[in-house]
Amino acid sequence: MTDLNEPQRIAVAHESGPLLIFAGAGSGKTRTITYRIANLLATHRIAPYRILAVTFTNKAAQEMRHRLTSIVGEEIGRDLWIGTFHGTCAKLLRRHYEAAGLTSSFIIYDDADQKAVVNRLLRDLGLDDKQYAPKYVLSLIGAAKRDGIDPSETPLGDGFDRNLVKLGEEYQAVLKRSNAVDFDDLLLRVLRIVEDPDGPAGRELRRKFDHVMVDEFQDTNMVQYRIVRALSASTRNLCVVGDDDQSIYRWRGADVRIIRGFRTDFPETRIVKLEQNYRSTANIVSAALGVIARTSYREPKELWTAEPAGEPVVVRAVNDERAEASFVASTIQRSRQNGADPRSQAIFYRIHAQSRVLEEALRGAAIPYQIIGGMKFFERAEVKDMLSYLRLIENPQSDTDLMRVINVPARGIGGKTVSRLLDLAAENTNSLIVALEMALADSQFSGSANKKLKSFFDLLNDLRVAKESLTPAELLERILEQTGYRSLLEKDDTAESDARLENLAELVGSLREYEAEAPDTGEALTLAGYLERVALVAAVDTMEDAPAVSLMTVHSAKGLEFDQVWLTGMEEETFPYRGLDGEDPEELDEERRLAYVAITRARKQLFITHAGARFLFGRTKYLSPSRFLDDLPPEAVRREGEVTPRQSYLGGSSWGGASRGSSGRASPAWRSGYTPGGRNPGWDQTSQASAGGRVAQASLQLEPGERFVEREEGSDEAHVDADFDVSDGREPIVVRPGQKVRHKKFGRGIVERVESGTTPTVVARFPGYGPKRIVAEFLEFE
DNA sequence: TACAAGCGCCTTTTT
DNA sequence: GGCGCTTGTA
Repeated sequence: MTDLNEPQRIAVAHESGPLLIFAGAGSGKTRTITYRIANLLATHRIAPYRILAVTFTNKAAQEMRHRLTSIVGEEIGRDLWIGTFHGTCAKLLRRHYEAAGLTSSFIIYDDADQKAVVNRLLRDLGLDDKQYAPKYVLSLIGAAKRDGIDPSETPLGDGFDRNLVKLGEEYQAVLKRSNAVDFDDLLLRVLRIVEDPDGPAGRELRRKFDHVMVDEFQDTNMVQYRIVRALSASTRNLCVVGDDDQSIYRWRGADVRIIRGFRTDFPETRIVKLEQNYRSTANIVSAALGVIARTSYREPKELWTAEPAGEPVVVRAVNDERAEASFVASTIQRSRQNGADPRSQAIFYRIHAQSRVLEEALRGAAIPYQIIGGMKFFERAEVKDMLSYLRLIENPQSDTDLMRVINVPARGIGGKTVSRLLDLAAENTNSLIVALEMALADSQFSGSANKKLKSFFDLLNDLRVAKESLTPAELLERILEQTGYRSLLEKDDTAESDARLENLAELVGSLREYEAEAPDTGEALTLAGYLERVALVAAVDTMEDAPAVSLMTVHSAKGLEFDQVWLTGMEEETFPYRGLDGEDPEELDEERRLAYVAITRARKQLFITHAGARFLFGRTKYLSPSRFLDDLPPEAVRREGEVTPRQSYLGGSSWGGASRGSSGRASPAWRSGYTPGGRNPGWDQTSQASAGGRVAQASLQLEPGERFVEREEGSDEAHVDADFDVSDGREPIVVRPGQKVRHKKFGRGIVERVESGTTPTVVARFPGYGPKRIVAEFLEFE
């Protein structure tokens, strides 16, 4: 511990009472917490199972446990309580399910499950899903729960809309019947238990831990805070670590005022500030400080570094997202040739939708990469089907899961039958499985429907019996066989079914992995344990230690660090992202903090790119550089490239605006602080055009529905090279041999021949299918 | 009842 | 661009 600086040493040694650590980016926070726990164990002889450390992701938890294990040994490391808020609460709830009105086999509903519940309620209650959009309903329910309010007890929506109140109540009722909890319930249930002065479970929990520690405390919400406060009420040994500058989850209910107000709740708290950054070069630190300095309120603190200036931060202007991607790919390529480790390279973007073009460029340059988050493995249909079977076997009352698989694979139970079953369940407020059992008992359905339902019911029972004697992975294999799911895919010998089979194999693999790993954390090997783990994985948890560049959103990057970082899409509207009500100054502050987080991830080199135009969500938008770029200190930065004028003629911010060619679109209000006239000539044009909202030049004006042919890479002359112009008068498409295309069924292919005629047709070759003649409009051109 | 195609919708960040 | 739902047809 001799390598610690003074504030770090104080934080480690502080052994009782509340402690608030403001830990700046790169200030050795993880090391400090780890040593602190090791110190509690070794010097103060605290029992490991009486220490709770809450981390932000499972990955962080894993790393912390790993580090501690290497210091204090495996046996002690295993007994420590280290996990995320949700993971920890799930674990506590597994022990005290009765106090929460659940059975031991309760399951966790994710967003998709929640949505399914609301949709079913809208159907049952005969409500309009436009007026009561599931997303909106769920956001109200979630907001209430994060305020500690259970919608089944306290009416939702300020007592105005009866239907909303009803939806809130019924939603909770369905979850209860399903023996399920959603993410917010997980926390709320534990809060109720731990704040209950009389219940035995609450009394037990309040005595359970000698020390409670919370990392990333700036991103906790009120319920989470109340939980840890209650858990540490008797000892007041609550140590919280965070950085208000890195608070980026306000939209999820996190409240930065909690960390700022901590000393009010705990007046005797000791405050430690870790302000020396050990991670980044001086140039990167000063770039970060430049951006964060303009936030409206910050806890006073001074991040500094003793590191040398290092390379300047490169700010690169490019024409569009393709040029951006090829810049990123080529600079990565170059550093790879200079021996850079791809593990320590990362590309960040504000939203997932930006990743596709980057991926393509990397693939084209043969650079190995991994994507963190985005379309997740566990969201694929076949994987969800199997998880539904597993969950249904664990917890037959889960209606959402029963609905999902009752006719998967197709077993002749159609919409009419299901609808009738739903009605039967609703009449007696039963879960579907109970309704089904009752209906079978007194033959409510006609001969054939009855038979099919019976065989489905029997199938589930068989599988439940099988569960007792099989490991989770074996059980999944059994499901794949017995439901006929696998043989169906095998029969359908297409590229798509092959991919699905592969995914299922991977799912079996993931179960096996669980079986192998569960003992490490002292976990009992159960199906419920696996399902819980699946429900609570975060995007970054899937990050592998492979020799590959990582691509992720800035949110996912929190807590990570890389030698080289490419921060893409630094334009107005992209970053800061133009939200639905983009005028909220608090939201702009949060975007600023998000940019700060992004910049401070870089150790040695930071490349920032911004494009003059970006094709996103099916539209080209013309964009000016992000205001955050104006806040970078010039001496730390090297500006490169420019946006060529052609790209900036259209001007104007254009969520659909530019294609109308109108000048009437006002700049968003929060843009008014932006001053045109930057240092780079390329910017001037863009920002002036944008600020003035000039009328688009006539020759480039587009009618609605029209768009230009996508350029071939590095060429403006696709028109000239074209062998054939497939055009329906509204959307010109250019096709020529060698062009890559995609078909819904055949997948990716290459055009061999183009045929003219009344309907434009091409002959394309698809791997695995051979050549096919296809009407052009059924193809996607890449 | 099952499947395929078409249409209309939305489009941040995630435990 | 992509998805989920609805519609139309075998």
